[in-house]
Amino acid sequence: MNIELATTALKALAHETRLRVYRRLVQAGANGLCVADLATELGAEANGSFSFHLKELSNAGLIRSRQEGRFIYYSADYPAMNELLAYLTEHCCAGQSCGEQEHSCTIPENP
Amino acid sequence: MNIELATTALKALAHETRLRVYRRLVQAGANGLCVADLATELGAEANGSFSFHLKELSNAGLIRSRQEGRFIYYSADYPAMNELLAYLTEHCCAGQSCGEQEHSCTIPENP
DNA sequence: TTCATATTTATAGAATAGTCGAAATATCGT
DNA sequence: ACGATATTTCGACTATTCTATAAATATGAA
Repeated sequence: MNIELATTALKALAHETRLRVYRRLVQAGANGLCVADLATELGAEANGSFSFHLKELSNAGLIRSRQEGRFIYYSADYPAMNELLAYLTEHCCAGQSCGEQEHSCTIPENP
Repeated sequence: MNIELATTALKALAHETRLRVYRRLVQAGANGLCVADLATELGAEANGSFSFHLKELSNAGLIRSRQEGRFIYYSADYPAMNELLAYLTEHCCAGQSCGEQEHSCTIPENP
């Protein structure tokens, strides 16, 4: 992680729709959700704008996609967020260790 | 912390200059740094653009300023970043506790 | 008070991001 | 192959953010 990757990831998360999408995908676990379900759950429409936001998150490496039949499933890339948090925390702690205070994200069990 | 505050903070951090500024202020501790020193250390100029970025971080509640003589000192608002990290971690961990894995930011001793 | 330093504010222009609607691609079911 | 569904891509447009420059404000020093 470097400052360029960090700003890219932060930019991707710095939009309400995308932050909601990301959060929902994190909660969804490794399977993720297909676009239509994702949009429905967030009260959004699966249109070009929604697709644009998915691409932003995807380009930032925060989410991944896989085709499954007619549907495209998106899922959170947990390590990416962990790296971002680590980067922010590192600087947040002024180069000192936070002691026990690490963070990391667990992948929820498949529902 | 809610999604609106979170996106505001993320937007503020989602720019290389501002992320550098923020990081440097975190490292500087409670005293902070005055604008000219901050700019010099980052290889930037203390001009209107730099001031704009300081205002963005300030509006997002991530940094504070105080006047001291002719100089204006900026310093990191540690609790604000802790709240943001807590918010991200919470969602990152899909509503489950991270166990021991908390994070928080310590204010470095005054240099 | 007048001048110099430190920083912000204002205004306009340039660059980037976001939205909208239509057309394109991919896959499935018939 | 054809039609329906799911999603992306494209092009034009709008909105937001960033930069540059100059003028304004604040403080301290002479």
